[in-house]
This record gives sequence, C-alpha cells and structure tokens, in this order.
Amino acid sequence: MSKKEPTARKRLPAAKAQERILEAAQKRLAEDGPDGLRLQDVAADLGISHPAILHHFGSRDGLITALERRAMRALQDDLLSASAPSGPSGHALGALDRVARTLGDEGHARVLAWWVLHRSGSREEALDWSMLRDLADGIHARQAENAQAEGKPEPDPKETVFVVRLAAAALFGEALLGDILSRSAGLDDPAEASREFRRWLAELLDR
Amino acid sequence: MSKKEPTARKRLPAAKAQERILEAAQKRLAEDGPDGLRLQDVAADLGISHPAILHHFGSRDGLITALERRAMRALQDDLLSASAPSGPSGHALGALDRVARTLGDEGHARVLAWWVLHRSGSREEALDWSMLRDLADGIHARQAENAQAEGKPEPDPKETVFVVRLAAAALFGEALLGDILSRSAGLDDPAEASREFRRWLAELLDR
DNA sequence: GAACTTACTTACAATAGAGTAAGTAACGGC
DNA sequence: GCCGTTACTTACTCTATTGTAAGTAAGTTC
Repeated sequence: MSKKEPTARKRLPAAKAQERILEAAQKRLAEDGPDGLRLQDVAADLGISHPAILHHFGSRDGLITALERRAMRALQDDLLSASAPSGPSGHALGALDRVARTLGDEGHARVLAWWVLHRSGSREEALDWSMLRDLADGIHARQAENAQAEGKPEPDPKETVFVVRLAAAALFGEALLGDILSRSAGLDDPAEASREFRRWLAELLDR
Repeated sequence: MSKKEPTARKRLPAAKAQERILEAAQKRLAEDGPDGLRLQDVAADLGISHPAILHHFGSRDGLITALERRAMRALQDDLLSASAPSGPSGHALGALDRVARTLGDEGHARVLAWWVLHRSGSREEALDWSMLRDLADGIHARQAENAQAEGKPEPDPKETVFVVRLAAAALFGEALLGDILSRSAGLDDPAEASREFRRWLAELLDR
C-alpha cells in the first residue's frame, strides 16, 4: 500500500497527467455514481493532491466536461473504425461488440448517461452526436450500392436511420441495464447473456 | 410570485404531502440532473421548508429510495396493464407507447437511470425487475398457445426473452437519448420522430 | 548555470447543504 | 372543549467539498 510506481511519482507531462486523472475520475464515476465524483477521492486514488486536478482542469466542471468529451470521442472512434472497414452490408456483430465494449466495460455509457441527465440543466448540447447520422448515411450508401448491383430497388433511407437508432438506443440501454436484466432473469453469467443477446440482435439488424 | 395555491398551504395528509414532494423531487431531478436534487430546492418549489421533507422521508436518501421505488412501480403497473389486456400476440405498439410515455414524458427513465448509476455503490439491488421476466413468460405462453392452435411448432422461449430485452433496452435508451438523437439527425420534431420510431419498432417486434 | 515556466504541494477560506432541536398550530377522537 | 398526535416552521450546527493563495522543485531554454 506504499507506492505503486516509484517512477510515476515524479512529475508528469501535462497530457499524461490529465489522461491519468480522467481515467481515475471515470472509474470513480462508474463505481460511486453521480455524486461520487469528488476531487479529493480522485486525487487520493492517484496519490496526488486535489488542487493538482484543479490545476489541470480549472474546476470540477472542467474535469467533467473533459470526461464527457473523452467518452464521446472514444465512442466516435469506435463507430468510425467499426463501421468503415467492416463488411459490405451485413456483419453488424463486430461493430456491436466493439461499441458494447466501449460503452460497457470501459464505462463510457455511464459517463454519457450522466451527461444526458446533466444536460438539460446548464450544459446545453456540448457534445456532437452527428456521427450517428454519418453512420446511417454511410450504411445506406453502401446498401444502395449493393442493391443497385443486384438490380433491387434502393432501400428506404428512413429504414436505415431507424436501424441505427435502434442499435444506438439498445446498446446504450443494454450497457446500463444489461447486467441487471440478466440477473433478474435468473442468469448467472450476465456477460455471456449480453454477448448472446448481441449476437441475436446483430442477426436481426442484418435482416 | 407570491402564493400559487392559497388553499394548498394548509396541512396535508401524509400520503398526499409525500406524493407532492415526490413529484417535485422527480421534476427537479429531471431538470437539474443528478446533483440537482437539493432538499432546499425541492422544498422551495413547493413553498415548504426543507425539514418538512426530512420529516416525511427521514433523510435525503430516504427520499431517493422512495423516488426510485415509485418509478419502478409506475413502470411495473404500466407493463402489467399494457401487456395483459392487449391483443393476442401482435399489437406491441400500444404497450410501447404507454411505456414510452411513462419512461419519457413522466421522467421515470431518468430516475431509473440515476438509480442504475447509483446502484453499484451502496444501494445494492433494491429494486425488483422480475416483472420483465414475468412479461416474457406471459408473452411466450400466449405465443405457444397461438402456435399450437395453428399447428405450428412452439417458438423458442429464448427468442421471447431477447425480444423483451431488446424492447426494454431500446425504450430505455430511447427515453434518454431520443431527443438528442432526433435533434442531431436534423429533425425538428423529436416527439414525432420518436413516435414514428416506436411505430417502426413495434412492427419489427411483432415480426 | 541563470531565469523562466509549470506540475505540483500544504494550508486555508468559503459555503452549501444535510440533518437536528425545539416550538407551533392544525386535525381527529373522546 | 380538551388532549394527543402530527404536519409542519424557524433557527441552528456540523461536515464535506470546492476553490484559492502561496510556496517548492522539476524540467526547459538561452
């Protein structure tokens, strides 16, 4: 319980220090819930003093904003890298799994949920969700291409928008509720149940 | 800005007063976010003093627990009344709409989301989600009946569980993210978009 | 190696917000 | 009409937490 890394105790470059703080803050947020994000706690977890956090982020609110942006960017990166090089039209499972991992295991869903709960108050629309629109557009373009190649009529773009919306809402909901739902259903391996659910959902989405 | 209701200022029976407080608290929670639930604010909204709330709920935590239980019960009632007397097998739209209204418009989704974020901390599993299991069982029983009447093979119960799970996750996610998604998609009537999405989803779920 | 910047520290100020103590007045039962 | 109960109020205490002020030492630049 003394020092974990005697080397890291020195004096980190700003970017590295901020990343460490964000990670610790996210963990705290995920573990302790909405009002569990206390600067002192986060600082204590890292073995630093809480003004160090204020030094990097200005205020508690600054830290929060940075956290939200980070979660958003992680999600965006995931969607981009999961959608672009995937398969032609089907093969939604890979994307679902990847996004689910970001949302669930890494706790970004909780950060985003927290943001949603917060949002209506002061911080109006600080995040950019247009990636979902882009994603839908991309998928639709590919589908239209495929359809044309096979001589079928072009699918309804609305359909694609809805599919993306369903996937987004479902993954988000699943990330937050999944474990609870599994457990309340009497299953003893929530992770496996979630995976199975995703497999089923991917099939459904692929149509 | 003086008194809204000169009559209501008197002295309410406990049950009524508690209901009023819960409603105001929920509104605050929905509007101000997780750390926006301050006893003084809720009290101010109602024109009472904050110890009055403590009188009824013992502590802030007591209020929160009551809130969560209330949201849960509303959801449960909805599911019960929306699933039981509905149609034979199809007709998911009514149920979806009703649950969506409870979750979204009335703000119960936010309370539940808040609970989920909180949960991992102290308050372990205070709520009972078994209703979802019951719901899946009920639907499956009805489907099996129908299938038998038509001489088809009994459908996979797992399928039904997944469908319910998808509906739950999607509705929950949609209640939290819906407006944001609609707006980021450039739609100017989020409510209508959400309705349309539900209509589409209901069709999909009915299979 | 001197000067400047910056990643931190300790110590403290300010305050908000939960909870408490004690009192008051409305109701219901008799 | 009196009495106990209880739905509240005002006034307060106490603590937890953000933020600040001032100082220190590690790194960087010339």
